[in-house]
Amino acid sequence: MNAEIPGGAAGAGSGTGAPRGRPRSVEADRAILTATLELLAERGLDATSIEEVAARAGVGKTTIYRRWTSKGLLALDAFVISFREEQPLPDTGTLRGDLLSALHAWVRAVTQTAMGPMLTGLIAEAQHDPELRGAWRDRVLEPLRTQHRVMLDRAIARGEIPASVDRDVVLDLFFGAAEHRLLLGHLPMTGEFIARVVDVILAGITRTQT
Amino acid sequence: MNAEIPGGAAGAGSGTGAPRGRPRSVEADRAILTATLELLAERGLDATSIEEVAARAGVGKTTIYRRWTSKGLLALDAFVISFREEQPLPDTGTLRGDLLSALHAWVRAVTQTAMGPMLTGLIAEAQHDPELRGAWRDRVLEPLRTQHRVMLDRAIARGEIPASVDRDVVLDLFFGAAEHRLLLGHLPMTGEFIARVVDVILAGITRTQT
DNA sequence: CAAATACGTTACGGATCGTTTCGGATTTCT
DNA sequence: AGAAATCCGAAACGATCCGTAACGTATTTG
Repeated sequence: MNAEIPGGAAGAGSGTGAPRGRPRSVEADRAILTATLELLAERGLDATSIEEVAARAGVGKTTIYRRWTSKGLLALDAFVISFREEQPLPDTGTLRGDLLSALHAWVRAVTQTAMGPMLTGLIAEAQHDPELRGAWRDRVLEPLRTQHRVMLDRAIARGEIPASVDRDVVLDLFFGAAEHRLLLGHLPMTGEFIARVVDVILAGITRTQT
Repeated sequence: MNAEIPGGAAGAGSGTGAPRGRPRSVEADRAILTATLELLAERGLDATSIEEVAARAGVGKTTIYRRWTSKGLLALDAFVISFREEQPLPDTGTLRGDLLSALHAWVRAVTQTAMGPMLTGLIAEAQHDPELRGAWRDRVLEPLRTQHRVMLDRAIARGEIPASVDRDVVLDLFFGAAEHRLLLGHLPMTGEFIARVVDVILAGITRTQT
């Protein structure tokens, strides 16, 4: 979540156990995130206004602004909830198997669910909202990269690829190619595309690397 | 340009030589594009309004709307003029040299000039403007890809890489990795990054490919 | 009960959108 | 010369959404 620190008292830091006045409505949180998710799926981030979210959630605008400072951060919260669980860490025993499985899962998520438009909408919004850009890195990109680094490290431990591999570059190639096609839509993300991306990268790093 | 077809008569198709009424002011075109370029460099696409462009160019809003249907298409015209000439087709004699040179030119353009924010702003805008998305593909992406395909074809002709290489996938890896870092800013685009991207891709396709 | 905080409603001023209307300028066609 | 077509800049329009503020009410702690 992205809850603001309330006015005077707050959360865990203070010695006093409970904050002072009326607590935030948990149900409002839920209603807002549900409405956001619905509207994002229906019309996309750009075409969704805070006013609409408030109306559909049955809450006042104030209640939203009290919790989130921007539309993008609200959408990010709604997105992360759905996205996290769709990107498991594969463990097939070979790097090729892991990479294929991971890329398949990503492509499936962005092409067969509402995740695709949500993802592109958030990346677009992040281009003119530095705070969202940072939050995207912290809450989506880095967790995913960390997960995939594990796959590479296991491959190094198995001796499949040399330890000298620049894992960051590999991750950029891996996600970059797919994201590129998603954002610009010049070519479809077929199974063949997935296989060839993995093939080229694998062939590129299983040889001796500087 | 993106000029609309005027009301009744028009351009080259008609047998009649000249269109009927007062011709479009060439100076207005120039002033609008110059003002757009300035504002894009100063504040970015998102923070620039058509009204501002009109004010700075010293023309009426009508005059802009008569020529361009959206802010994005106007910005694209301004962008393309500057971008095209910064991306020459290298010919160093080796694929490695060509790829390094091309990626260096791209990175230089987006990190050392106003092209970077313009590019990210346009890609962002294209996420919720299908017409701009198509125009971006036609006027920026495909010309660049075509240019780079030449480099790959020359390498095939020289026998550096097999003819079976999936050139589209190579291009997606090549641009995707760089665009990924540009859009999310998680890591800098150093010379080392450039070199390693080219190394991995080259090593990945100089081997025998399916 | 008092203090503090959250709630939903309503209203506000401001920005920008894309369109329309206006009087005037410029060009071609008859 | 005059009519018709098109463009020009200026101004105004209704609409949407922004983010904030006021209000009276609800809920919780002390």
